[in-house]
Amino acid sequence: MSQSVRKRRGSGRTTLHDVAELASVSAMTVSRYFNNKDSVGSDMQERIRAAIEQTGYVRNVFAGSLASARGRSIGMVIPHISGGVYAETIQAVTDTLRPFGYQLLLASSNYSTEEEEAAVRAFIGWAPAAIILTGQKRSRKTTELLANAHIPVVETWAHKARPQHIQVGFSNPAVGRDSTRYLYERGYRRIVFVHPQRPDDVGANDRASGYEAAMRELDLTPVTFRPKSEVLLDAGMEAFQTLTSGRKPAEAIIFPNDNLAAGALLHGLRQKIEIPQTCAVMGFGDLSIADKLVPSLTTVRPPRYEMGKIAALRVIELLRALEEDMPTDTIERDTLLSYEIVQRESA
Amino acid sequence: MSQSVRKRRGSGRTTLHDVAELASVSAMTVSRYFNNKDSVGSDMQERIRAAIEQTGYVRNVFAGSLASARGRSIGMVIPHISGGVYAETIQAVTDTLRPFGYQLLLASSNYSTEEEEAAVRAFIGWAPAAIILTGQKRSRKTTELLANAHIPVVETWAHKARPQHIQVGFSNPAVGRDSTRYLYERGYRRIVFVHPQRPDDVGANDRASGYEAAMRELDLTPVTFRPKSEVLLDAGMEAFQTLTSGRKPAEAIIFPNDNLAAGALLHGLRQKIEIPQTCAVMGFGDLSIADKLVPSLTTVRPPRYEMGKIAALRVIELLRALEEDMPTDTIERDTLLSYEIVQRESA
DNA sequence: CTGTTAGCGCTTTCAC
DNA sequence: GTGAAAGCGCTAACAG
Repeated sequence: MSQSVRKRRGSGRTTLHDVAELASVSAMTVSRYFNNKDSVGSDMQERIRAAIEQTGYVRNVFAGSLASARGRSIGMVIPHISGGVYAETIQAVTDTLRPFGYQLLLASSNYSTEEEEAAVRAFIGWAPAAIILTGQKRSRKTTELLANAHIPVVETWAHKARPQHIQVGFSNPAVGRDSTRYLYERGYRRIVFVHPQRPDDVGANDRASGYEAAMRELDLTPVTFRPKSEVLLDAGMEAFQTLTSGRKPAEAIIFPNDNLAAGALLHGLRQKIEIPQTCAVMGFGDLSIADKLVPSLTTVRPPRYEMGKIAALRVIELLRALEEDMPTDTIERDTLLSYEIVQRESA
Repeated sequence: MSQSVRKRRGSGRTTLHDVAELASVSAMTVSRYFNNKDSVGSDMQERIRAAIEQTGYVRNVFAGSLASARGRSIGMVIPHISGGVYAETIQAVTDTLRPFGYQLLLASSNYSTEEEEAAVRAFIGWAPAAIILTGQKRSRKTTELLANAHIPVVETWAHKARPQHIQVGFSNPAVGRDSTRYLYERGYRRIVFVHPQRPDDVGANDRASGYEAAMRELDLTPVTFRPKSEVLLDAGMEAFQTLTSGRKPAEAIIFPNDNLAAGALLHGLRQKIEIPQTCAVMGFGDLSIADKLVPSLTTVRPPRYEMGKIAALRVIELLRALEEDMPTDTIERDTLLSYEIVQRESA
């Protein structure tokens, strides 16, 4: 047998052909076995299974994806890894995706459109089957990259009036409006909205808009405050301290998230400022600590897990439809989920 | 020109050849440009750059990885996404890896050896350049998979006496021992250690061992408690409530992590149990909320960011050495990092 | 239900 | 410094 002069190292790993040889079938049959076990005869199934077991074979994702021009991953960009806000959504996405064999590619944008762009660019090279984005501001280049990729894009967390892609989210302006009305109904009038430190936190900005609209509807003057501190808890403390002192102290404060609100509560506790008597506090997110704080935190619970789950389901539906050349217009493109005001002690 | 009868769809995306054609160079030159800009002439560099810009070309990772048998990803398995404990380590890894162009593949094991095995198995198919694990218990199959993959493995968070791989971590038994001694020195005698709900939380178990050893050295009887609740904060409350009541209440409690300790503190606050007068509380982790709680939480700060950073650096060093056929025995295989007892009000 | 052949898009190897 | 050819490991397309 003449051997080619050119030699390449190869990875040394077990390949499909090794398995096929061991099972005395063709490579194609083994490939079919992986994609749909029942498309091969039962005797072969058993032989293949044994050969895989014996060799410890693991499919090479690269070769498969290259050949089929279909990635086995889903890219997801979130604003931030820590903070715990997105953890449940990520968990939901991985839970939902797992049975379908997709690997999650995760990147955080740090609330920056530039970093989001970099993440999307990196993803594209991985030919993800789809991309899930959390509703941040988007750079033009990112939009372009997404469009050129010709893959399903699902946006979650924010619900936009004019979505560019499939979206699964809740209305941030409505949260802002309802929080404001909730406080109004409980008798508070001097209601202040605290901005997040991240100016690009679109969700919080939208909640601010809702707050402002509601205040005007109620014939009240919207007042907002933007803390200087970059640290979440410190920012909450700073806001609470500033807004409860002075000549016309706030009667109630809406914080952009539970972390800031927790800072306020802990500050109140330490300074012996009575909440909600002196000043009511309302958060957003319903983090696990919210009902444990003293006083417990009145907040808004977004559908964190549900958003991830439905976003992932949309992705699966879309991919299946595209794969089978089915029409995609029966797939829901715009899912508005509800949130819940969780009434506790702080407001 | 005769066209092949067999046709495959192709992904439709811009390829290296498209760029090469536009720049009037060979594909190989463009490939070289990506791997090392200065290995091609400066005039070509400019033409290639322009062609890439114009086409919006993004390299196909699959084709490249398949051809070179070298993945462009690093797999990382952590016990849990939420909780905030590992977020900083993940951040450190991504920060450190980014300039080298590696994509992070992240999976959580949910503190389960089976899920860890599934994650590692999934990773292998992606031919990661290396794998970073957090020190959990490992199944035999996982060890086998890792060995067969022939790639660098770095373990972090836990520091083991007989490490199987390169490790970067701190000593959990030492943390348990030092926490115990710290409390002893401050006059506490009836010191109880609370177990985490996850029996597979190896780190916490090791801290428990350290605690037990220290107690015996001090001629005290080790007492441990295992809460029934699965919810972190609730488990802390449960432990605190149980251990401070009864005939011989605990004088000090060491919690396996700050979440449980926070639950205890908040319970004390609500029930008006004075901490540390009635019972001292010590945590582990130094989460951002630790110094904001009332009373502020005495805890232990592990080198969260540092571990991720050094683990990633080890990976980079190893990969570089392997790539250039350098000896790898100059690379530090065992890095023991220090932690810090953060003294605050609760103990 | 199973096998054969070609080729996905890139990089390795060799040649100039 | 640059190019041509071969092939990484798998799957689409076609044939039986």
